[in-house]
Amino acid sequence: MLHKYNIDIESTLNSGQYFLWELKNDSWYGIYEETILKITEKKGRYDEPIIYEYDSFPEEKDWQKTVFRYDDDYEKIIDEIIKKDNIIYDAIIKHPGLHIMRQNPVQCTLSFICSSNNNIPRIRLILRNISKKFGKKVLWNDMEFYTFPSLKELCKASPFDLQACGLGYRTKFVINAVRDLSNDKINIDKLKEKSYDDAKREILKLDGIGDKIADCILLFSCEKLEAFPIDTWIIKFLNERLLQTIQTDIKIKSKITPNQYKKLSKKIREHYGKYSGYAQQFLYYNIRKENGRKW
DNA sequence: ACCCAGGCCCTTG
DNA sequence: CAAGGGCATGGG
Repeated sequence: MLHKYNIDIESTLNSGQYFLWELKNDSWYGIYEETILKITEKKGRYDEPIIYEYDSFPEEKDWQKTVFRYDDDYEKIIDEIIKKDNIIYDAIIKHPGLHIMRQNPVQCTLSFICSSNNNIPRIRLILRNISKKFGKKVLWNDMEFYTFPSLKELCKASPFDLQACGLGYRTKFVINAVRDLSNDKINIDKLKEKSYDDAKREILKLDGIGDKIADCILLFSCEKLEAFPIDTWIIKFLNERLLQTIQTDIKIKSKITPNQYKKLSKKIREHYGKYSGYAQQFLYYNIRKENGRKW
């Protein structure tokens, strides 16, 4: 059941980690920077495991191994975190096959800058608008797609045109991030070689990025599987159930200060271990499901 | 019309 | 340190 290739596409693509995916004509299409990814379910016999067909434009052989992190030892990771407590046990049992995805670091960074104080459908909308306005049009399978713009393309974007994508007050965050990423004030591709703490210190220098968004970027695009993003849903859940489980005397309200974030993050990462990020994704997905959230 | 959203920044106490 | 207000925008 928990074999790594037995992936649950629905929960994986649709769990608030990677926003540029959409279902068209029974196939999922995703944008990975300049590449269009395609996933189609192959109908087998009812008792056979679901098989997916992977394609892309331009053609990238076996892209799914990279994007779905098939290089991780999924079974071992699940085995390790599932034993930590009965809350994570339930979360994993309910949604086996949920994977962390590996994203392009620039796309991921800009995506999560758009995520602050925002809802998921609107994050998608903004990113699609940005792609349409600044990316390249691609015709494939008689459909139109837009690539996610490169830093070079985004350097030419005016504040006015970005604002028109629906970014609101985040417009200046994007402008400043594009500037700092392209003149190498932050070399985002080097973050994966640094430790979690060093990489986090670096990414926090970007305007509009605090603890939570930094952890998302590190987890989803910089190989930091120990990163455990603490968002409003996780905080609610910490108060209701998780705080007693991880046995801490830290007291929190509905919002937490940077200092509290740091303490909580450390405590949680000690509890779930070096694959805390996987644990977070299972917990997050479950909390939202239990609350009947649409994506 | 209203409330809210995978937060962050800035100012005060 | 913690607490609180402001923020642009459109989905529900």
